[in-house]
Amino acid sequence: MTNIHDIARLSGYSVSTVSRVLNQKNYVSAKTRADIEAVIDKLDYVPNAVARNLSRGATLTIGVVLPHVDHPYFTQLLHGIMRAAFAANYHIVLLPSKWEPQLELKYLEALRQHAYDALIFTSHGLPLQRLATYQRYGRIVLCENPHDYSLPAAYAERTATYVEAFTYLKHRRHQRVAILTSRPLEASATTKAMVSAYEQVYQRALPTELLYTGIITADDGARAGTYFAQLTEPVTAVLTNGDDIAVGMRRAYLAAHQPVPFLIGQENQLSGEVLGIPTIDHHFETVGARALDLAISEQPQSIALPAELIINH
Amino acid sequence: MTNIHDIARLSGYSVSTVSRVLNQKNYVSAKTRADIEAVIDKLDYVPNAVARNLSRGATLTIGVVLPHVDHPYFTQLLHGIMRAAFAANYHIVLLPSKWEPQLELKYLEALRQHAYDALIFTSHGLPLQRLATYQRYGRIVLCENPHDYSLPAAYAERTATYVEAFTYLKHRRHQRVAILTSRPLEASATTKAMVSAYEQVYQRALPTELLYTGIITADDGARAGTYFAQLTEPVTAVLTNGDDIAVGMRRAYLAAHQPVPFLIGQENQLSGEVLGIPTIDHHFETVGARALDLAISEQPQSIALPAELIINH
DNA sequence: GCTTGTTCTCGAACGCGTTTGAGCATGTAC
DNA sequence: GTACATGCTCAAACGCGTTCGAGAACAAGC
Repeated sequence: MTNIHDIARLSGYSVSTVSRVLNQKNYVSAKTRADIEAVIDKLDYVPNAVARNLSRGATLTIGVVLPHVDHPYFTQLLHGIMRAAFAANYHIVLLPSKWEPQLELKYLEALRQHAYDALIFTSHGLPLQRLATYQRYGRIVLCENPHDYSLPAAYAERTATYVEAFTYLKHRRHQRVAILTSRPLEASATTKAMVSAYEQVYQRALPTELLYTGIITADDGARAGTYFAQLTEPVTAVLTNGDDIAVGMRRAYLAAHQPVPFLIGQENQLSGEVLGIPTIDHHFETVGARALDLAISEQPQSIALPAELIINH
Repeated sequence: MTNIHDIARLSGYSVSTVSRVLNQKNYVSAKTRADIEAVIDKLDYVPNAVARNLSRGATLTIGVVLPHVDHPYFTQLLHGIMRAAFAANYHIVLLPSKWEPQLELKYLEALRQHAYDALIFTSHGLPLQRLATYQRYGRIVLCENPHDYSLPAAYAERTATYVEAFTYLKHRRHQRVAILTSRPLEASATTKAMVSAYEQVYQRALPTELLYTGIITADDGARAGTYFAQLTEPVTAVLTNGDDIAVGMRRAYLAAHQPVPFLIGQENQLSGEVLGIPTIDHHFETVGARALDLAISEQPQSIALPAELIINH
């Protein structure tokens, strides 16, 4: 394998000069550059990435831990992360976790061994406390509110937007409003945020039969729709956890020949747009891009980004 | 940052002995090992992964190029690759390509720079010829029949199983049989395999109106179903390109109050299983595992793996 | 002519492990 | 006692770049 020393020897210049040519640094005369580049081309030489990383003391690689890629939350985050990484000339490595602590630990150990410059956790199975202990081995960035732990984080400010959504519904005289979420109240900060926004706006507790959890796909939404459509006291509006889900719910109401309640989606998906369903866009692409910025910077910031209620597409 | 020299100095042994302890090699006395491990624990030392890679001349990392992860073909392959990689103590890096030649080239260049030991292409936008030219920089493994190019490959032998499927349909007296695929005949080896299997079994050309392409999701299947359900001369069987798709088609027929034709799915998905729809399992997990084996071995093999027609789940 | 500054280049150190070849005990066989 | 194997350890070389400090050459300013 040809290396930088070969290039130096054959071109008659020193290794450091070759290195400067390779890295487009200053203080190389035009002739020298041309001579060296000729030899590089002739030998079809490229610098070894591993040696470069070692010498440089950085891999320019960020590991992105994500449970799966079956949900717009993760795919939107990922797109944002990749966009920012590309711009900053960083590589990103996808680390599938399925929320398994063992896998997450493996990635944290890899960080400790300097396999990556930083890790971004889009979600996590391990407790935050555990993640925090690995901070001394490398940068760890979250995509959620870190609350009491001093971890850098970029995340969507959900509650304010949920309040805005419920306020909108209240102004339009919706009194019987249901909520669809993926995970149960006690397990999910997102569900908590939705319910507490409801209570803040309506100044009363959410009736238990109006919180439907376990909703992930459009079919789940249809299932929930079938349930709500047969209630004796119908709901007039539903805050769903996804445009696709809202569409599924709408389908179930239409199939049951019931008037479709006023639906609000989330994630600003195409399905909702074509049907004109209002949505909450958490701008997860931006969140992802900010998370990457944090991963490659020094500041221990926590960035809360505003979400957006979109009534008319 | 503490390194192996620190451990050597503080323990009073040489760097090479510390290295042997770290790598569980022979010829280290019990006392020496204990002494050194004590120092390692005390300083919370882990060897630097990058330095290790450089020294070893290998990264133990395989890059997996995949267009997206929205289809069971890719997710099943990926699971197989990851399982085999885990067993062989290799790391895998996901390289999203969206079939973009520019991205694929970037990954090939990274291979050239020894960022990975090998690349597995689950699919590709660049012509095979182009991929083949990068073989001299590192191992490149395909997941499809490489035909005239001498690239290592692991792939499902589709045609034989398609012949089996059509033979089964013919024995059951199905004469008007439709085919659903994702990509048009001229662009896809898979579509070609399905159509040629049909012609081989039925000894005649497939009527053009019975090949429906552009099908990817269950909704696409429903759309195709709506189309076929209103044909004056109804089809009695359909070979679809996915169980989910078959289910979507079934839904459309039921909605149109037409008798559902005999459906065969592919990929052995849960949706087909619960409805008892026959399927073709290409065993892509196994294909993925074999692809990884090829990536870490020396043999320039091409492995065709048998697919399986499953009538009764 | 002398000083100062800029451009260009080099050698050597450095980043951090693994592996090789050699040396030295100790043990066993004949 | 000699010969040879085995166990253990070390120094040095190696993998391949980047960067620092120093020095040479030359130009500009006074």
